Amino acid sequence: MTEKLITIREMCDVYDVTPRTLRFYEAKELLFPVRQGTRRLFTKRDQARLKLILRGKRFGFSLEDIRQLLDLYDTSNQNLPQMTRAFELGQERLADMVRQRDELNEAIVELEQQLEWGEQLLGNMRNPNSAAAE
Amino acid sequence: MTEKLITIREMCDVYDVTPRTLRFYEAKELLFPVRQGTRRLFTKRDQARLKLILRGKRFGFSLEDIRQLLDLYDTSNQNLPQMTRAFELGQERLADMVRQRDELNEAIVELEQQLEWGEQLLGNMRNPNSAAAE
DNA sequence: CGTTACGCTTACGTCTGCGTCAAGCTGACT
DNA sequence: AGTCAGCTTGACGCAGACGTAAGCGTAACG
Repeated sequence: MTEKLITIREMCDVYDVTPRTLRFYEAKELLFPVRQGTRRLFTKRDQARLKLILRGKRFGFSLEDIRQLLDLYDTSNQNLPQMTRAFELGQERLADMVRQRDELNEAIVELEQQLEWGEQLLGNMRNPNSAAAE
Repeated sequence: MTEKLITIREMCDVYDVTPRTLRFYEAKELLFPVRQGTRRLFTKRDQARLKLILRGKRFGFSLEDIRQLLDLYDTSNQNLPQMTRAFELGQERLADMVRQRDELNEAIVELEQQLEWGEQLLGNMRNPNSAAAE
């Protein structure tokens, strides 16, 4: 069962990143492409990891944070204390994410209100013939 | 009605930032402390702005983005084209935040599932006398 | 009145997350 | 064989967001 390996170019096209980015992630040990000669070939595992990396980034996690989290998703990890640590890390992240979501919801409501207010204000400024301040 | 002004140290203690950070924000025109001699004194307005700055940062917005947005919350702004611009910017940010929240919700669900899975796995690893793999 | 504490400015240092050459190697056409 | 695209490894560059150290002013305390 020969696994499906894809080139760096294909990776870039599919996930909309640059080669530099992929090499950088490899250097930081976030990805582990195999080699055919000197050239990189990315496995399914790399692709799954890249998806998680990109998502993590959107949430503002650092690459180093993400690297640690990735171990959690990694089935190949059979070491108990390490697994436990990753599990704890995951729980912390989860808590972070929940907190962030809640805060985000608050901020969204506030911003919506501000925008509504601002819209009215703009309306009055552009056309001052309303039932405005006496 | 003398407004309550607080020193840089008090600001730091209350909002858990360094003096360097506050000076930096002033240099970037995000805060406008008044001076007593050479020393900075922060107004209520500065404090409100700082709260928004810190929150914006937690959502991954740049200081420059935040600076623009702050005008929206700022009553003192009476300039029509500037207000309009700030309003548009606010709408974009709002869309960003909504998207971010939705994605975050997805990720939370996934991470919860992963953690559940991981918890079971850890249980089995620690105590292998279950109805596990034959 | 000395010293300790805090604040100010100026300026260079650092870390992250890549961008951007430079220089060389390969493999595939032609 | 030539050459051209595409890959490789360095190595340096850069913007954002501060950290940190140097050198100075000042205010309060014992």
